[in-house]
Amino acid sequence: MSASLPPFPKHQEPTDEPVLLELGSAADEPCLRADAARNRARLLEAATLLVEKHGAAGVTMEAVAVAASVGKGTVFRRFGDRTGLLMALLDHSAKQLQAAFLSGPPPLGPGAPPVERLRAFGCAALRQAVDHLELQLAAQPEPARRYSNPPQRLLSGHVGLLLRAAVPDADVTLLAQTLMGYLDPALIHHLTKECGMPLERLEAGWIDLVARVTRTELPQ
Amino acid sequence: MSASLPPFPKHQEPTDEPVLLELGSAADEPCLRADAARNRARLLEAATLLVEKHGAAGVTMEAVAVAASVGKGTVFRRFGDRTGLLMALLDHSAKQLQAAFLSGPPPLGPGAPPVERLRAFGCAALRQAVDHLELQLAAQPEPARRYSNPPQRLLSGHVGLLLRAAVPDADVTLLAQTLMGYLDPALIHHLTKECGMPLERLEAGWIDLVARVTRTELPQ
DNA sequence: TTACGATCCGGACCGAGGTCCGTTTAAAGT
DNA sequence: ACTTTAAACGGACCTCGGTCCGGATCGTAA
Repeated sequence: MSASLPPFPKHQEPTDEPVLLELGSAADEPCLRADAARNRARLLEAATLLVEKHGAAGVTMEAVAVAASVGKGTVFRRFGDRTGLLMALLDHSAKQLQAAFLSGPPPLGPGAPPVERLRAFGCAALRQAVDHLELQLAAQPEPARRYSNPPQRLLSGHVGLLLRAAVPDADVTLLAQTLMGYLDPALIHHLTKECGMPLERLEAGWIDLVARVTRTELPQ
Repeated sequence: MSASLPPFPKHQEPTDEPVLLELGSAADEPCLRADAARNRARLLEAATLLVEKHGAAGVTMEAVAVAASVGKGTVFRRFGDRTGLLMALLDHSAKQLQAAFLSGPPPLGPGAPPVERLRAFGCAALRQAVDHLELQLAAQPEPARRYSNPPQRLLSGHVGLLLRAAVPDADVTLLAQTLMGYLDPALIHHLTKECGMPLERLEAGWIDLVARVTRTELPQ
């Protein structure tokens, strides 16, 4: 169905979000003990301060511990590892983006046709990435886990759903990962900082990419 | 020119390779002193052995040094850092792929139409990545340099050239990076090892992706 | 209030990557 | 052969991420 190119494929969003909601949005903090919660807050605050003062590279696990007047072990118990701590720092803006495309107003949120949402999503993600580029780079997990972490899966899952609606008979998973690749912080860093491309060009590139990928006429 | 969809855009390859040839293929070894060359060989041999015996994770700089009966400092002076050593281990197959698409027989090498070369390139790269997945993963530099290293630039440069021939009026650089993203070892690892996709599906995905990206009808 | 178990804390400890610098040595010049 | 010098060597040393475990603390049930 909907294999031609007229207006839009109806843009159904009945079962659009359900699968995603449980994927890591909320309810993942298991209610800490009082002292633990206090220390967590102090650690995040200390880390934030360190980022401002010495950049992401200055966020040493021990430095954070000291700055928060806390043992080093505590940092690891709370955040698992360094990338965990860094991702916690990015958590706020990440949740914000999630909320925007899961339940915010169109064109990002439900209500707009899929391709349009896709376009909006990319631009929003692009902007958010540029804003926190340094942290985002530093928070990148080791390659083997880069695609396994919950936030990443949530994003690519969402892109997958939009794609399924737009190009129903394609390998949506693969396409989604390809699109997500365009939003990789490392790539964005390379293009903007090393190649000097302006954000606008990246946005235009995304729009174009979505258009190409989304096209439904059969190849060859 | 060549903005419609007939056969192929003539597939000119006059100025096809020149820019690339100087980009890291050869002449990057500055003629070592005798002892240095000897140690380099011993180190590579030792590293290869360690990989076979304990996997990529077993390739510790000190372990390699010891196994080669060499000081630790020597390893670093020769290879810069760990990823340098690992990339040196991958160098042989990398050069092989380069040679294949730079001067090998079609469809990979010059002589075939661009899109066809593009398809062949992806499949070849895919297979090569799958073969050395573990090393390739371990050899991944820190995010900020992932797109800066010479081999990577050579590959994306080549894809860019093929794309320019296939879709002359697109932002070929961005498209090339997008396609290269599909070949990212981390992604391939995720899809094959964690999602259980067979190589064939990835290849089909690449073919499809090339077809979509390569389409030259104007969007909307 | 007391007692108790689960949770948390802290910092000593470890391994690995990376740096430094005094010493050695290959190879070009005399 | 002898000097010279730039390159290579080696391993002590530093930093930092991550682990471990004995002891302190919180929350709760009696």
